[in-house]
Amino acid sequence: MPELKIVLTHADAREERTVTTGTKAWELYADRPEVIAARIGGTLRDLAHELADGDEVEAVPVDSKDGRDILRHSTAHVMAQAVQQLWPDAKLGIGPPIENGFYYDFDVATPFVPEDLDKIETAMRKIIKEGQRFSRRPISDAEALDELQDEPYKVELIGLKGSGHDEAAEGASVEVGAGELTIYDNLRRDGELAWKDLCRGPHLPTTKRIPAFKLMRTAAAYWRGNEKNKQLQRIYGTAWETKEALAEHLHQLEEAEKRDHRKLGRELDLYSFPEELGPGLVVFHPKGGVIRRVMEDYVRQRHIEEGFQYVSTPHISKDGLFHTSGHLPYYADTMYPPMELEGAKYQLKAMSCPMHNLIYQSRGRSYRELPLRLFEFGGVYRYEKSGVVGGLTRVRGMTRDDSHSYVTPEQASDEIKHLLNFCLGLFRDFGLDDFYLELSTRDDKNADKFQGSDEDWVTATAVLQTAADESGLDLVDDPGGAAFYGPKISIQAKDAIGRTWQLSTVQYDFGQPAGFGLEYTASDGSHQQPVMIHSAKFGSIERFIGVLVEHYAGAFPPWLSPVQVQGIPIAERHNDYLYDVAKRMQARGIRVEVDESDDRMQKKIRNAQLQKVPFMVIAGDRDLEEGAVSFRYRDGRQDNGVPIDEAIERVAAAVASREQV
RNA sequence: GCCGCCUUAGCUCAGUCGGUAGAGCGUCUCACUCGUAAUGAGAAGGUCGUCGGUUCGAUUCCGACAGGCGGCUCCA
Repeated sequence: MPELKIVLTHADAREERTVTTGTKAWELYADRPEVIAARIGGTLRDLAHELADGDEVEAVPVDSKDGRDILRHSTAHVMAQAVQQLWPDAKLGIGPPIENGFYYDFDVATPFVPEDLDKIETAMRKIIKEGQRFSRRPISDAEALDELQDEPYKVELIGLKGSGHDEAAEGASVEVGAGELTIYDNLRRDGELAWKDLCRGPHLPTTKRIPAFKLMRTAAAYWRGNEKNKQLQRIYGTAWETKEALAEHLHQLEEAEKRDHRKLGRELDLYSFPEELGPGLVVFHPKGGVIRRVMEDYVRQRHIEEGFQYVSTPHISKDGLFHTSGHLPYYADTMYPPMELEGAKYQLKAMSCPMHNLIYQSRGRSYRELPLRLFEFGGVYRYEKSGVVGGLTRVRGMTRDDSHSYVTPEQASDEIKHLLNFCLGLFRDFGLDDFYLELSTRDDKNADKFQGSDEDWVTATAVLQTAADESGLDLVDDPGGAAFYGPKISIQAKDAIGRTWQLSTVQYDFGQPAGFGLEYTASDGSHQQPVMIHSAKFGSIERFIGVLVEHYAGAFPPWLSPVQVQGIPIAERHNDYLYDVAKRMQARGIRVEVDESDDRMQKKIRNAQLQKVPFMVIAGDRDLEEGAVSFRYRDGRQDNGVPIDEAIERVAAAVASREQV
């Protein structure tokens, strides 16, 4: 019998093996039920894939990243089959795996409602129980077009295949790969065709290999991600390698809900969103005000240390300024409509840069002044679409730590490195570590959204990329995400449910200096145009607070805590003693409150815990005698008989170091 | 802006198959002065998001609008 030599690889081990011709991948892993696919020569394949001489084969277990993607993508197929069973007229969009799950888009006459999910789940369980085999079948483009003529969206994808992939929607690459088209048939045990879908694969061997799944929610989504296209109905689901893993995932979602900054903002009395103000407009209560104040003090001081000059500009301006800056043609949709008075149109500002340009322009500038760095807390207003406003992370009225560096073209790179370093230091000080950097560039397909010449864009993008490279920073590409006036590097951080939000941003702008005719006198006496680097470290203070609240689940490090120390008298006769302690703490700048309510001390401790106050100092008769306090931490640890001076030092040290406790 | 869902006391939530409502927490008052996550008693508090329609009667059914939530598009 003819033989093949193959190599089994796992981690860094390699094992040569000889098998008979015609051996399928699954035969290598017959004793490993967790293996659901194989990586052969670097490509993911079904277990039914036939091995060839010289193949390097690696097992793909279901609990690996690739394994879960395959499991989830196969579950998406099962869901689509169930949907077409229940709604025979439903047309298929795309159905890729995503982080923690999958979705599938459908064109259906009426949107799905939550109860539909139950019906679909029931149908899916039946399909899983049937143990349908996923069977791969290569097909020519012409045959595919014929076979799928009732699936207009699939037909469209086939048509796109030749035209380059970036044309296709996000996720569509799971349908049509770079090479030949394939269809996956779902076959019942008797070989009868249950369902089929255009798909690259690979898939699970059979539907039986789906141990645990749940449909999460429905939503509408534009076909191929374009607002001008029809909205399809999307169903999101999740699938896991075991019931326990699914339960754990659902548990984590519940935990994440408890960290929601909107919920915590209410519980901790930090801020609210009064309906009377309108959507996206927030009021900070005294405790939220403390956090803001500490953040503002911090960032103002840091800007001054980094060479910025603190300035101030109004919230409103005649519209001509925003025409000069280019915002009105390019950004008009996001600006509040003008107020007309005295024959002029006044606009609320959506950004401070045009006003900083006026400060720059207020007199002649010498190259000796550059980099010239201006900074302010800019209260700006953006008319965000109603469907996107929410919480602190997307508001209509916000405060930006708006700063602008005016530099010579030669200084731009160093200034960008300086600013990136500044941003990263700030993230460190605030204890944020789950973030990544993104490079947002112009997208040729929407060239009309961006001003300036190709050369300008190439230069600006290269300066940013090089500055990041030289700082040893990795950038994730974000094509089309640039501002209209230039590319940017931003820092993206996650909220509790995994959505990413842009916080810091560093933007290279060649457009506004031209628009405003900004100049400096160079050493040779000539007049030159500066480059403007926009930057914001928090981004918006509101959004940053939202992310911080979720990051810490409301249990802020002491330096940010609205109340740093809660004084808890055991009985009323201990109040005065604690007020004395509090007075001494206040003299050290510590934010301390004494709970003089007539609650029992257990209740006072409970309340302080629920308010997530980092330190409690408790005093009763014993403490009075010793001139001490009982020092309790947020996590329940406690040291009794701590002398007052030491207690004060402990708090002061924790605040000064910005450490979490 | 688009799609779906949600809206009952300050908060969390019951409830009325159409006959105008309850609980816990919180608030206020009184008593208790207590050693590590909820002391007890009493009181106040809601035109059931708003406006319209159907109905003898609407918090309940229908519609529009507003606000919120999750997506999509967009964005700090």
